[in-house]
Amino acid sequence: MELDARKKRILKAVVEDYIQNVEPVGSKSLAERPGLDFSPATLRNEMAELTRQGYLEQPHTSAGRVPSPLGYRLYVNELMHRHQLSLSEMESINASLRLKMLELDNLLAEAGQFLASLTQYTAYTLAPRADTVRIIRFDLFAAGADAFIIVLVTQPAVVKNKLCRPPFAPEEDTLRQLSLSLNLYLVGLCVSELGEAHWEAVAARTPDGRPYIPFIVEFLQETERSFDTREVMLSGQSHLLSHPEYRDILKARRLLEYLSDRRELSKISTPDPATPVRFVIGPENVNEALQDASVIMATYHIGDNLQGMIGVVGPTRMDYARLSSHLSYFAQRLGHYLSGEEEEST
Amino acid sequence: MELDARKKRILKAVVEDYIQNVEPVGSKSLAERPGLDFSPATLRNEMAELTRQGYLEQPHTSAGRVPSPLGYRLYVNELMHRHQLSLSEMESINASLRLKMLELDNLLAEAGQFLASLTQYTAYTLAPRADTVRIIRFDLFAAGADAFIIVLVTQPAVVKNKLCRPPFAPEEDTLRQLSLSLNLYLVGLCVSELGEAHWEAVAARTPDGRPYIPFIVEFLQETERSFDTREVMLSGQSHLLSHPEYRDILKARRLLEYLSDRRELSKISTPDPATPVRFVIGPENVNEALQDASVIMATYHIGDNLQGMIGVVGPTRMDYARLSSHLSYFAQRLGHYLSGEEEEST
DNA sequence: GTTAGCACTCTCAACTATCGAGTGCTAAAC
DNA sequence: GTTTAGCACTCGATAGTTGAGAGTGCTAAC
Repeated sequence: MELDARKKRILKAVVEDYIQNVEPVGSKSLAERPGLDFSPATLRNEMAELTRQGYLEQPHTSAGRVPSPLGYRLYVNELMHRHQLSLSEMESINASLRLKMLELDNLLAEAGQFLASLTQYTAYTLAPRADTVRIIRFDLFAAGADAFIIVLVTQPAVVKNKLCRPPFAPEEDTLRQLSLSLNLYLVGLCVSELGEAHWEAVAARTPDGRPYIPFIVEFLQETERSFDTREVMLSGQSHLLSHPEYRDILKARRLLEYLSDRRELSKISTPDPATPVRFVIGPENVNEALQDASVIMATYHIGDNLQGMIGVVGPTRMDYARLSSHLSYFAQRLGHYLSGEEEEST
Repeated sequence: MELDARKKRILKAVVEDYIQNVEPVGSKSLAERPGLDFSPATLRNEMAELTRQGYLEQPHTSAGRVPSPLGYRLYVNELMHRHQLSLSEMESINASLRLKMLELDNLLAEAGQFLASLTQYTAYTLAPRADTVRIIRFDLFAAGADAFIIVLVTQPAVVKNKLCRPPFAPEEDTLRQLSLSLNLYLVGLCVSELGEAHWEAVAARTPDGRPYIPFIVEFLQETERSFDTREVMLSGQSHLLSHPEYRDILKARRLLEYLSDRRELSKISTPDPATPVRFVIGPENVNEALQDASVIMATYHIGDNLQGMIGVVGPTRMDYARLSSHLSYFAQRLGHYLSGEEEEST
């Protein structure tokens, strides 16, 4: 059942009024909005209709109306028009990214913090998934008498490392040889593709290196695991408490607890090249802790086939229009910088 | 003015009762505590005295007593006896550390999370200060056609890296030569000791490498800066909300906001080898946001002269006895693992 | 020195009354 | 036929009242 143009205008006004004032909006105050030249009575009739159709809700009989999740959904799909970022906003986003180290972990952590302070919402960032991460280079060397360090460079620019303490004394020479073999046989492969055959090949070329291999295998496994969980960064938790809907401590705590489990966040964020900005509104979330929260997320691209995500979390009543613009621009710029593309004028 | 033994016993009982029940403790309920065989009236007299001396406070005339900051201070200094960690607690601390990568950043982040879940308080970790960090090894190599990567290993086991995009095409050969020179001249030095002379020596030995040097200098500067701020990790923010004293959202938010500024945390945490566990109680904190919060922190040691910190933050009413044991054991084990010492029986 | 008794204080929770914003419906106006 | 004014009604929020209970300090007895 399609809504006529006037109903849509009214719904839009209700959503935007509620987003701003956080109080159920009544017919009278709505009538005072510029651009809505109807009497309160007319608005009452229309709002009653919208309530019957499920786009609005009434906290109780004699209160104003509040958008329902369905109402928000219609709003983000059809009604809202993109907020235009100001030049200074764009400039500050660019500046926040430009000066950072280009290492992925750090950049994502700092990008998350910046995103949180930009939007004044709780924000998170998700590194690209591991199964598309390619090995670019290995480096092994001794560190002290009884340890050696593995450094692994992957595409995109991620460097992982580990200090290993084998039960034997590492030999500089062997490590150098082993590095060569690893680079020879493994560069260009995805971590997930590696199998027994690869290790056999490495060991065949560098027999002395055999005892080191278990450490390297374990390191790669850790690396892969870490992409599932550790690479989620959460920032701006305190912003959550600034929303009146989280005056109820218990609700706030439950949500914060949920968010602090990085696995959960990574579960709900699957990059999708087709929809650059995705909205998940209230009960559309499967998880209980998110029932009355909304998540807005955007996919960023590194190169052609690597995708990560950034997002913000807040109450169902979020400033969808502003946030979606912020997120999509931020994601786009983040992708550019991570891909190492040259700066262009925007 | 010294307190007599009985007053001390009563103060100790009040503190411990209040820590447990979070409600002003009255003479009657105190008299029911085993080990305190006085009538309520006697206790009333003593408590009135303690109040006059500033160790207890009264929220209002007809309520029980609450320890004052001074009372807590006396408690942690003299009265509390260390909580004895159970074997299973020690074992779980060891297990949480044993399986992790030995890279400092990751380990500290995960240690913080574990500490938060162990203590059920908001926890933070601080990496050792940069001015005592020594260069162990440099590694430079090309990444793609227009970029190169710097990897820096320091003592203790920290590996930093950066992807640089110079305005010229990096040459494998030059990078290899430059690596050699850097290792030759800079290994063993502290980052803060480096000066113009060192770079001149490097450039003299590797003239082709000269254009790369500004990138390396900048990288080292970033590294040093990052030790001041980025290396503070905060975890378990949601635990803060579980304390009844933060039912007031505004208070909770202010504290969380304060804590999310990593510079602030690093400012209040100066390692001190002399006092393994330090307590900062309520108004002893200079910062306003911490006026009614307490911080317990412990110093961990890497090798002989490197110190970092771990800590927990909560309301003035904290379980000081339990937390101080947890923190001191945790700090001790963390130091061991980071120093790469062999496991010993404890 | 310790304890029982007692009048007093002050918070908290429950209850009540009142207020007002907002509604839906009906009938008049456009 | 659509829009608007009028009106009785609903129901949450707010403020004021009251009683119960916990805890106190003081005094007098043990």
